Amino acid sequence: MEGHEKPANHRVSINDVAKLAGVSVGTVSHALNSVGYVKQETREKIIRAAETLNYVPNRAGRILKTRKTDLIMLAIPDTSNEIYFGMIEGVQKTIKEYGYSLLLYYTNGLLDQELGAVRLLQENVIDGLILVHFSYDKRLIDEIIKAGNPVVLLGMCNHLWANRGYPFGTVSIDVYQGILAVMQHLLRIGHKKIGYLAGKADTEVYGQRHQAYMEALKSAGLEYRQEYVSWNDYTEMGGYNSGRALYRLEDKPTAICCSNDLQAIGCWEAVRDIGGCIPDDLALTGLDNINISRILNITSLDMREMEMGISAANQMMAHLVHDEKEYEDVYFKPNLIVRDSSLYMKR
Amino acid sequence: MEGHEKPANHRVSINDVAKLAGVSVGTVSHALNSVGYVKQETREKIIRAAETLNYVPNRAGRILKTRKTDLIMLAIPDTSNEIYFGMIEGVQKTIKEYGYSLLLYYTNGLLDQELGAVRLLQENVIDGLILVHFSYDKRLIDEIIKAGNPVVLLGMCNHLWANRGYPFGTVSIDVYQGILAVMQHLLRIGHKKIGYLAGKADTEVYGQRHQAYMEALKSAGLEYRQEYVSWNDYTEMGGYNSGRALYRLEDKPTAICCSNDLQAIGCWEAVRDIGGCIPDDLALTGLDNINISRILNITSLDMREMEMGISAANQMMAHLVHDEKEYEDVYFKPNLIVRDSSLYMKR
DNA sequence: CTGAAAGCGCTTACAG
DNA sequence: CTGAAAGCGCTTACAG
Repeated sequence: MEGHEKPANHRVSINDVAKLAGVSVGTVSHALNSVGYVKQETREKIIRAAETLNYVPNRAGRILKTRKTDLIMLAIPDTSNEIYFGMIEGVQKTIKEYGYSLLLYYTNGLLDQELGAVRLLQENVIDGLILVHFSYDKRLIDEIIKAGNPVVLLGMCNHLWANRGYPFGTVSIDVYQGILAVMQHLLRIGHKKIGYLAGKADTEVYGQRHQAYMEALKSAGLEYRQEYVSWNDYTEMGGYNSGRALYRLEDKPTAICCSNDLQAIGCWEAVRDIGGCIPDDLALTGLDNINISRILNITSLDMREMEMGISAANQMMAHLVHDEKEYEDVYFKPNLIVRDSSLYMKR
Repeated sequence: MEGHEKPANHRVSINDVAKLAGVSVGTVSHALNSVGYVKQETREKIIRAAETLNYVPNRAGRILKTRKTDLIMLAIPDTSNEIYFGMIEGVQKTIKEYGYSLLLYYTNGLLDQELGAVRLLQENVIDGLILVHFSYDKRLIDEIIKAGNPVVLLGMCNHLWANRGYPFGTVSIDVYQGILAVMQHLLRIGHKKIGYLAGKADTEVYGQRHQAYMEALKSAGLEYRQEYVSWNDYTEMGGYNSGRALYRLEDKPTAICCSNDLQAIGCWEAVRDIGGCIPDDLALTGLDNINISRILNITSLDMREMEMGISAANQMMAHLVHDEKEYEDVYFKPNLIVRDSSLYMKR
């Protein structure tokens, strides 16, 4: 220890500065925050005193008085899904321009933890909450109503809650339209036997995607074949197993539409391991447009996550900074990104 | 609007609860926090009152009094690098067990923003700071010393600062040893012409890796060939360009060691686009062991980021919860993960 | 078992 | 231009 000791435990407060500068605390506050009039000479004396003492204001005092924390929380299900990075970045850079900082929170997609995030809003730990939620539970609405501070929900199925006059905004991406676009692309290049990796049964999100798959088949006049649809846990491993099963069918599909990219990547690996060639033996599409899809040249849907984050943050800022009172429901449409994996159909 | 109005703007405080329950605020505090003795009957009356009023305590009041925020900040350079996810998860789950929440902050690898994170510590917005830093600037040390609250630094070159008695802990990964291990592996399977994608010149982190590459060559008795070493901006695109250049040399290397995975992936794409085969035409190794490397079967170094996060968080908890006063310098050694891309050398 | 009171560190009308 | 004072919402000895 070469004398790099931490300072004594008495934190220096605004009182200490006032005493040293020989003025009142009100004047110190004015000088340091540049509000109201302070004589130049006094100001300098105060700044010198603050520097001498290494004074740093304690935020809790300010928050208690002003009721503003300058903190926005973004609550996301987990850290390992690339789809959230764009959202984080979009929110972060938007709120930063208004002097807010970002507080991240992980819900693991569980209602209890989503409620935990709302609780922090109620406790005034944060000024606003942007919540990427999986749950569509009445309790979530109830607690948000109690909070009083602004909330924006970011989700995939927000049509369920939109336009009901609830006191929160929603930003959603219309994945249903996305799956339709993917399917139309596959149909257009000539595929008639299209398999589907469906993801997790009994979830809003994957149920809706499956609906879109069915509608696309129907409006193309194709029959829905049970054996072409494989549910799994929407992971890479799930996609691997599902993909291998479909690819080994006697009468195998010529294309497989995956309800997310992780499954598509698993499927890609399965086909590679069996020795098949994409797209000659099988066309493949994903959804989410994560980095790996680009590298593996897998057709996918860009979910515009950065724009979603920016939109949510802007709505938040409208309430917090511009005193907006109404909430909006904003919809984005995914962009289809066609790549080698579904460039053509080999005849 | 179907009557889902936000409550009136008067937030209910502990005073309101006390009034409704007909007791003093001190008793309300005791009852709600389960501290000291409160008669069962009184407690119930208070809880009922709190529920009636939808009372939620305001954290700022508590923080001001207790000087504890229960918030740990993890400051990381950016959101788009997978290497940080494991750290986030490790920190998050460790501190959660002690009742702390995670606040994330982005520094963009800039000294100013790293100082910004330290500032929040000084302002008492958080109880402790875990900082993944790029800068090795004296000012950072100075401000940390001023802060008084615990700091743990997470970095690649912390040997520069370790063991000097500074008032912060460090957790590092010995990348130098990692590069040596990769090179020894390549040498062992017979490679003598080993190229190197060096990353960004003039940075501590990449300079050190380059040193390790040179030392490995030297101790194997091989000469350092300038034309086999390519510096770039350590991105996928940088790796693509550097990799293509080396692969197109008349006397091309039989293996390329990359100073991170992004470059390795870019190199993989370059070789693929030229029509080369890995590992038959070229052995390839990366560093960071990100997801894509696993999928592309690229040999890499597991940086044990989750363990690093857990270690940093544990050291933080030792100070905050167990009143530890000393700081430690912890080192991890990367794990070599050999995959197809360098499984053998074709003769 | 409960209440009265002090005080955490700020900001902000209000006087002067 | 500056000071005195109130008050934000809590917790915590200290009495009783």
